[in-house]
Amino acid sequence: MAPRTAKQYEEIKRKKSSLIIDTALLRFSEDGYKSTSMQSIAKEANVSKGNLYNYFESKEALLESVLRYGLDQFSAFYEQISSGISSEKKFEHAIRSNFDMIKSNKVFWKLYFNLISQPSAQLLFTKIIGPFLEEYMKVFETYFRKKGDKNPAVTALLLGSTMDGVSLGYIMMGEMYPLDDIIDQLIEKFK
Amino acid sequence: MAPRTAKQYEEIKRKKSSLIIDTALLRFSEDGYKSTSMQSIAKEANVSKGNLYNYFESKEALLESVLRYGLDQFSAFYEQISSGISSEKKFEHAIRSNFDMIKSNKVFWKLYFNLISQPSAQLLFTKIIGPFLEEYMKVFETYFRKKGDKNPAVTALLLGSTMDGVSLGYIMMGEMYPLDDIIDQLIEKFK
Amino acid sequence: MAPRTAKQYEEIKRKKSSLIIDTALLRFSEDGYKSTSMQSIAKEANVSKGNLYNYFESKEALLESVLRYGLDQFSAFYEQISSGISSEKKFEHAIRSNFDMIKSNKVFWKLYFNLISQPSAQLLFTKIIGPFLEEYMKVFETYFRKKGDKNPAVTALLLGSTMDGVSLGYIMMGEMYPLDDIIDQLIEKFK
Amino acid sequence: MAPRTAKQYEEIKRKKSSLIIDTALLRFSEDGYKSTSMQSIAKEANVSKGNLYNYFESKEALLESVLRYGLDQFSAFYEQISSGISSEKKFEHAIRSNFDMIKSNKVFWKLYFNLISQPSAQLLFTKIIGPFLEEYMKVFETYFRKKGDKNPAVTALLLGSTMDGVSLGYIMMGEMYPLDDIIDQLIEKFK
DNA sequence: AATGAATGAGAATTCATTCAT
DNA sequence: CATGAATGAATTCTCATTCAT
Repeated sequence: MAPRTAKQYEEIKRKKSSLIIDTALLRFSEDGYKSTSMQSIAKEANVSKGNLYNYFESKEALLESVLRYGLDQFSAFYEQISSGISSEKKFEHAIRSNFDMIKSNKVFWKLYFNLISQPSAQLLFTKIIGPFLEEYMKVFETYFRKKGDKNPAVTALLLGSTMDGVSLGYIMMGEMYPLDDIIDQLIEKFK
Repeated sequence: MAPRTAKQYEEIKRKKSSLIIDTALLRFSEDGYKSTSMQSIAKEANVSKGNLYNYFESKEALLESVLRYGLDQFSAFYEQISSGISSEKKFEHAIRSNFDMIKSNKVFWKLYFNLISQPSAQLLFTKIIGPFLEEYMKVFETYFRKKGDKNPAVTALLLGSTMDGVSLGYIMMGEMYPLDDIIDQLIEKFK
Repeated sequence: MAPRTAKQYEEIKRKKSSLIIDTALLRFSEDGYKSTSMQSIAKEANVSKGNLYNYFESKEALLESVLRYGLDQFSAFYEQISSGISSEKKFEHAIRSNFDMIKSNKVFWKLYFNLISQPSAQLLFTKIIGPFLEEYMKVFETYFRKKGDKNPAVTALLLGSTMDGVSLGYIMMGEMYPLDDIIDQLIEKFK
Repeated sequence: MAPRTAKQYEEIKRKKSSLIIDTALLRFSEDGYKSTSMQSIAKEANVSKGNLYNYFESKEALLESVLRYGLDQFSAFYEQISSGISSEKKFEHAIRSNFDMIKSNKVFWKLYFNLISQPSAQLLFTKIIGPFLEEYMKVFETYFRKKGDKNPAVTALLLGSTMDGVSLGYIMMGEMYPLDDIIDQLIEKFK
């Protein structure tokens, strides 16, 4: 019989790869990277342990893929504001969009906070997500400078930290955290 | 030689216990809870592996002790403000004291952020530290209410989250993080 | 297009089979039989893993083919002397030819020494190469007997062992081994 | 209860360590290094897999210990002749001693030939045994030079190779190999 | 004949914990 | 209370081989 076409194989790879990444994201996020075994991911994704390694050559490589995948979201969001924030309205929108993004992908951001202080993953982390955050902060710095802030870099960093803290609270406490009210006040304080 | 008195034994035990806790805190904090082996703690604390288990019946119990020990600090700090914050000056002082505490015990707070999203440790975590934080926030809520804030609970939560975010940034970035400037602005925004 | 004739197919199969054997010989020789994966052979021979198994039904069968293929060389060489060695000149020529053969196919002889003490492959080994060696030694035995040697079987065996040892040295040490000088002395001692 | 004394522990370590090395030597020798699993060594030595790693931190480290242990023998033998070979009688004795050593520890020398062409172990090999062999050859070189040999280095190398080949034959063929007769002839040819 | 995804049985190694002394 | 050897389950990863197409 004829072998599958290259396209068919690609399709298989793409789909299963996605499935594995989704599953891994979920498990890493819920159980923590270190505590998640490749076995458990395989099982949950209905893939044999061996086959997992046909897709990702190590646990670390799988994590990297998971992070890159999550980053794409972030990236899409960043596009919207990378051209600069030119008004209070735009600022407000940027902040709200940011949290929308977090709301719509809590799993990924839980992983983010899970990893942020894990030395084992820190390298990966700074390699993939770090650079993005920096650029992101620059946009806000510019906004604050235009507004006449005397120390826009610090303000941007404070804003960033605040958003980190709020996100962390929301991720950890779940629906008990009054995210929308918090966002309103946050905007009020920084706009 | 005269046999040691019961008190002396007590003393020895207390000291060794302390030493183990200190060592564990350091290792958990630097390497992560999951990645730290009992072996490595024993070695660094100059205690035999078997003896470790005379002091703490399991790795988890050791972690619990480490957290309780760290909490004592927090507790001491909380005493200062538990009676209420009655002026802007007091508020500023409270905030600064809080960060002083963090500065003076970065190791513990690194562990705090390391654990906060580790499900394996989350139960422990909420059991020991959670209740404290809640009371802590209440004090700020009262302060904001007195100041006429329309939504003091939310403001207190935002403040708490901001402090979390700032602490996280400081812990992660180390001396690159302009903590003092950040604190100044934070106080300005919330006082 | 006209369908290929049976002969053409035959030809293709033969060529690919040859290619696989060459590749396997190289890999087995360089990396060791146990340490060489079927995967790596497939990749280097530009053959799919599955297809490999259309040509050779197992790794062991592939090794067997590799050995048989190498033996053909040996066999051709043996032809030259199988009719007997009738003079010192012929003896010298036989020895030199033997080492020429080894020089011209170091890869195979490296594999030979790699396998000679691997139990996993020993059966195969003795099955395929053993019988040849025996006959080979007989020719020398006859030569030594004719020369009046009192213990020609032992001398032949000593010669064989010496040639093994020299080959081993040459294979292992590469160009640092003064093979030609060694051969001269060897001939001197045995002729 | 009082803990075991340091001496007791040392004794345990020494004995078990020896047992493991002996077992590993046997298994490596019979089955080949690559094909021997740590599991199988543990089982045969009546040691748990985990405990194996209390004694040797990796399979490679275990191999290294096995080799060093075997080298001690070689070393003891080398002592005898390191001061130089001053007569044909001494030469003969040196050769015979060498083969006595091999006879009395066939298992080790089987491993030697097993490893000699395994790339995975080659580094280890050259690190531990290589330097010894070189010195060993020097002694013979000196002997041949004194005897007026025009190319003593080559002769020594040929002798070494011959001894390698003879040893290999003996190790591989076992009692079918007429070792004693071979040695007699070997001495005759080189003395 | 050809493809490469899938399987599953190990392999080496780690580690919390227990045990004998 | 102290010691460190011993255990065994779990973990990551490899690889010959099979399968569906």
